[in-house]
Amino acid sequence: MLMIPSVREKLLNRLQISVERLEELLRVCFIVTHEKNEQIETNNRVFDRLGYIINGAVRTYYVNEKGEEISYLLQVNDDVIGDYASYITGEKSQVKIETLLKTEVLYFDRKSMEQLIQKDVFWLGFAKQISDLAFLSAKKRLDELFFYTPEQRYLNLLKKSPEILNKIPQKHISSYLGITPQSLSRIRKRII
Amino acid sequence: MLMIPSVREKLLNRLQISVERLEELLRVCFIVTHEKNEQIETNNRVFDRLGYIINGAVRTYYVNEKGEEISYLLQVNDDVIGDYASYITGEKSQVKIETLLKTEVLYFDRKSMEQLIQKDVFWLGFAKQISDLAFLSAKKRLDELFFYTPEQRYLNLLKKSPEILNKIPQKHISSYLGITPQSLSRIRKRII
DNA sequence: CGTTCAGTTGACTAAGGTCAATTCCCGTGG
DNA sequence: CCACGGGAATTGACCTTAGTCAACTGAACG
Repeated sequence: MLMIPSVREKLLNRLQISVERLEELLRVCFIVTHEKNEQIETNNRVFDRLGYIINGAVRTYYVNEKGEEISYLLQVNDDVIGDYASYITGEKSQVKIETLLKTEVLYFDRKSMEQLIQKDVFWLGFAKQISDLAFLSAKKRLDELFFYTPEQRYLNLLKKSPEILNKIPQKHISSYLGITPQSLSRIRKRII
Repeated sequence: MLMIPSVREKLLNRLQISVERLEELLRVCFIVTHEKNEQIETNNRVFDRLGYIINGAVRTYYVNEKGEEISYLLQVNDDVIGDYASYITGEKSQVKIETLLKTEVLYFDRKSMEQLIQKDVFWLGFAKQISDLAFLSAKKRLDELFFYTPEQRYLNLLKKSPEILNKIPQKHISSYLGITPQSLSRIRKRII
């Protein structure tokens, strides 16, 4: 698979597998380059693939009954995209995913993963690791919401992922923080 | 292992494994009966076991820098207890767990699970399933916090787990909802 | 009976929501 | 190059809800 070496490095580091195993995995992966503002997943269908953002930015969002869009996740380089709940349960996903920039994504399908597992039980351990990572990132987001106020959440984001604030329109950030654009604007004014 | 048949039924249903596999698992499990208001896990140590509540009620909580207790989870019959993040990462847990009633818990240690996996790869798939369940329950709690106001969260709890409201003091429930006892008292007054 | 602690209530504050108006930014077309 | 249009962001006025601090009530228990 055509891929610049630094991406392989990052994947090795993120997935904690050997070079040989990574090559084996990449053989069943595929890269898609999405344009800016492209809808890459629509709701009401089963999400049977997971993606790794090589570079770019996307948002994962819901549309509520009033037609308002609620950004559940904002993802940038090295983040994983998809709906892991739908991936494992086979139930339809309610989220949509769209790019906020031109974005390159490395995908793999659940079917491919299952075939790998058939061939070598190593990949079952790998699948468990993926699941553990999904759990840890859900817990991280949960803790953020449970323990911090919107203002503190904004400050945490500012500290941890300043690149998100540059790349992504404020209206999506406010939604991700669980507040209105007006409130975010006032928070920003307040903390100067 | 001594256990009333209905508990076996529940476990079969919850874990989705065969009777034989369940027996194999139970051989490495152990049951502990905790008294009411017993500290069953203390913080600052690695949680290397998971428990299944046969009957009773416990709370999983943090103590913040002001010495205030914050109930992260309230668990009753059929719920799983422990700190799955600590269990998989081997990092020290910050949570404490205490019983709110006399509580019977079925435990298994990580070491036992690893031994099972050594013997038969079936248990690796089982471990992945446990991980998936942990993810799904974290996501459920996350969604609850993200999409609903405290008042709506209280109404959801009232609807979904009325038994929790009977068993557990209000101060723990308010904390679990992310609000003060006073606010919960006012919410209750408001929704009559 | 008191003591104690959970729960409620009151008065006030602070933070976020809502609705509307205004300003800013940026791209497009004259 | 400038003027305009449209969406994003900000601001203002006002409302609602949760937090805080303090007082009070009530039930459990010795």
